[in-house]
Amino acid sequence: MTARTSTESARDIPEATVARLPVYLRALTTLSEAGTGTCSSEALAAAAGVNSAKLRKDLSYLGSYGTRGVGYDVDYLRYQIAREIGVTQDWPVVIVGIGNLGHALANYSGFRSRGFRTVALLDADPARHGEMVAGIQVRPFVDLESIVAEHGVAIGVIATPAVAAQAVADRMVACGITSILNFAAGVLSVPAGVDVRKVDLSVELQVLAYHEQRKAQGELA
Amino acid sequence: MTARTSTESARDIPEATVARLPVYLRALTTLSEAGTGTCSSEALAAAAGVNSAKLRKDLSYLGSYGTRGVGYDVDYLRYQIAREIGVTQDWPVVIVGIGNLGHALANYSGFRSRGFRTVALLDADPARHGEMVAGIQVRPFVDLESIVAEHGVAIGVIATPAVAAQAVADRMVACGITSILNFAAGVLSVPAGVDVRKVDLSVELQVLAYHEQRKAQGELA
DNA sequence: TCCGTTTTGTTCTCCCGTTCACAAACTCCT
DNA sequence: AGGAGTTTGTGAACGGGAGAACAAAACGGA
Repeated sequence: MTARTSTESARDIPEATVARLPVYLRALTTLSEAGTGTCSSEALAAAAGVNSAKLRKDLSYLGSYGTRGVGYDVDYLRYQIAREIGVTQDWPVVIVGIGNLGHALANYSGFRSRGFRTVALLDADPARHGEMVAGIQVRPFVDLESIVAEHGVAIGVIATPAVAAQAVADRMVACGITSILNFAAGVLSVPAGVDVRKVDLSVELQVLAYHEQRKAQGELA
Repeated sequence: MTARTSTESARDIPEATVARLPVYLRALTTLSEAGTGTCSSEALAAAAGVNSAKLRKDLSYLGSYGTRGVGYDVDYLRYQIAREIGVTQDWPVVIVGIGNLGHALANYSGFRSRGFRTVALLDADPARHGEMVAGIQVRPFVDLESIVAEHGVAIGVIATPAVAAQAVADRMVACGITSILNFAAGVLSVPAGVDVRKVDLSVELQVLAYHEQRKAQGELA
């Protein structure tokens, strides 16, 4: 509203909004593929599973990309969100730990289709080296540094057992990786400036169990 | 919805706290295995990666299980949290969609060790039926109803492609499942009273990409 | 017993995120 | 051209969670 230079991306997008932008992006992609040219905040909010007021406020952090009385141009908004998130560019990614989960991640098509390119699969176990997974050869973990340097990797994925996770993270940070997606149990300690996001499968189930237990308790009342 | 009667367990634990209890539980287990008998909120908070004041407030929702001037008895607190979450009991779980991710989930030891027992692996693809995964035979999806009835399953995991997810969820709900962990992309629509938690791998990477992009922009300023 | 030390449980304040509600802005129809 | 109908963008109220700070409680030593 005040000083807002058009080139300046000094917009401070709230973290909660950032986490929803990918959801909107996916909903817009679905709409676009269905041939929808324009959509209202109400329709998009329904497709994304959120409140329409929240959606509009989220989008307002990016700019005014809608038209009052009309709605949003699906493809235009999709591009704007993609640009804001950064998925218009190509992100090389390294996956460390090629067990069951590493296999699944390497084969997950949702990464590549969103601008994430797996440039290497690494594992400390020599028995795995050379194995082909998703068209990529599994290489020794010690190759990390050269791979990061060669491809300019900024994002690393940890899919190792919990005991190895911290050591892997330390090495990643030392090699210059500044964003880590961690699937291993436990807390990772990294220096400031490095982002870590954690996905903990058993935590999710335990939260469900808590609510399930409460439902059961309520029934026998 | 049904009125929440006065017999409710009095404690209305905030959702944010519920999500952290499993983390504390894991930290306590680690401490216990290391032979630690007692720990302060400071120490436990460090192990769990949270602020100590937040930890104490979280625990205070469960009751007063600590001793001032001393700290918490590791095993006692561990049991209390486990009981509160509900992981002292056995939770039968069904996994639907035995692709790469389904394989990984079926083999994930973190489930079983926390009270979750995979009672069935289901897939719609007849080519997969009979295959043994993690010691369990893959069965047809249509067996869902009988399995849920037989084992009293309340929790279902969806690891199918996005297009099938809603149909699977509908069927799960129809069979009596009231908690769903969804790994498929897109929004699930379920009736009130059914809990859904969603894990979206590509969303996590996109959030990292956003921050990564901002770091890069800042550097060239 | 009494005092100093340690650590919990809790209160208070601040901040972030959600939601409501409405004016502004645009389209369409007459 | 003008009014009716839509839909966005945003100001404001509201609720919940995070963290600082402190009083209460327990222990240990003299």
